[in-house]
Amino acid sequence: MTIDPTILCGVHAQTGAEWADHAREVLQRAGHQKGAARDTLIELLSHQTCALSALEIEDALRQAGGSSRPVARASVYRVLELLQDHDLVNRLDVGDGVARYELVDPAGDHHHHMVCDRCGQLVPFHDPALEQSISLLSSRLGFRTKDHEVTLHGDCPDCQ
Amino acid sequence: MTIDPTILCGVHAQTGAEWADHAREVLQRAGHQKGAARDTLIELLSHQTCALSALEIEDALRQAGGSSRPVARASVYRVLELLQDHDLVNRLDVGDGVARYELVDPAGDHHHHMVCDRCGQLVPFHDPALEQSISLLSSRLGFRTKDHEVTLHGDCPDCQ
DNA sequence: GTACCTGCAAATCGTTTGCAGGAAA
DNA sequence: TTTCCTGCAAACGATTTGCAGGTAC
Repeated sequence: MTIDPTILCGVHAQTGAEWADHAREVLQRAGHQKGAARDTLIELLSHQTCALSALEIEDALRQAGGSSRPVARASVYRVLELLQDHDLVNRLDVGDGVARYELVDPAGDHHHHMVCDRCGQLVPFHDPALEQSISLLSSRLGFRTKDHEVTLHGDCPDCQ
Repeated sequence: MTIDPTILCGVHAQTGAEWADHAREVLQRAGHQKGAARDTLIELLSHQTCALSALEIEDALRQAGGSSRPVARASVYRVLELLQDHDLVNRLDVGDGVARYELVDPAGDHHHHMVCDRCGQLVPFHDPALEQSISLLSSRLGFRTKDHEVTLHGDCPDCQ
């Protein structure tokens, strides 16, 4: 079985930089001061192509050494919560008890995830047909649907 | 906006009883002894129409008083894990950091959930079109997809 | 100077594990 | 009597909170 390349998606370097600018602007407009932890986290997140847990973020900053100062664990969580409140990051839960965070595309694109239950690998994908099904579905429900999440569980090519 | 009744789904009393029988049989065939905690939990779960967390289950059994003996927290988790290993319950994660468990329909039907982000209400729904999209999608991926989960977030009719 | 941000440490919450006693086969 | 099941308490890991000092404005 081969992977259909049109289905995969990733964040481009350009998008990351745009996102960082957008994030800083949104926070400033909302009346927030600048802060070292906040800025360091935005910088780190903007370079990521896949979702990270709070602890992974903390480690990454601790290991980065000179390029960026470490940030206290509590601050990591606080900043992530703030970013989430402003729809700048998405919190996703793949069922292993760890919350992961990924940046929200300023252009509005969004995707879902396949999770390899053996190695934990996370693969984002995008599928217009699926989106349409969900959109149709939403219109039939009494809920006012704001958001949705689709997670596929299975074995990735490497683990099969 | 009204709710399309064909989309909603629930577990019937009959299904619950069938499930309990099925669960006990599966466990016995797998070589497990009988046990008080196990039996109490199967009984409780078979009467539930919606997903419960481990702690909710523990509380329910503690409050039930005479009809069923309380079960230690550790046992609740252990039994749930066992049931999950035998595909008798489904663990679902709606993003609030608490694992919930619901019984797997012996007939093979499965559904997904809408979550009200205000009151936490969980509403199951079933949609063939959505299932088909996911099925098509799976066939295009390098992953061997075993399972999938769709969660819609929004405001329920009561909270709008 | 005031209000907000951050780091540290301790608390909290859901979940897991070790162990000793008790029930099933 | 041997093996499995259960309860209790302690351990654990992720996340949150209280507080004191530091930083932005």
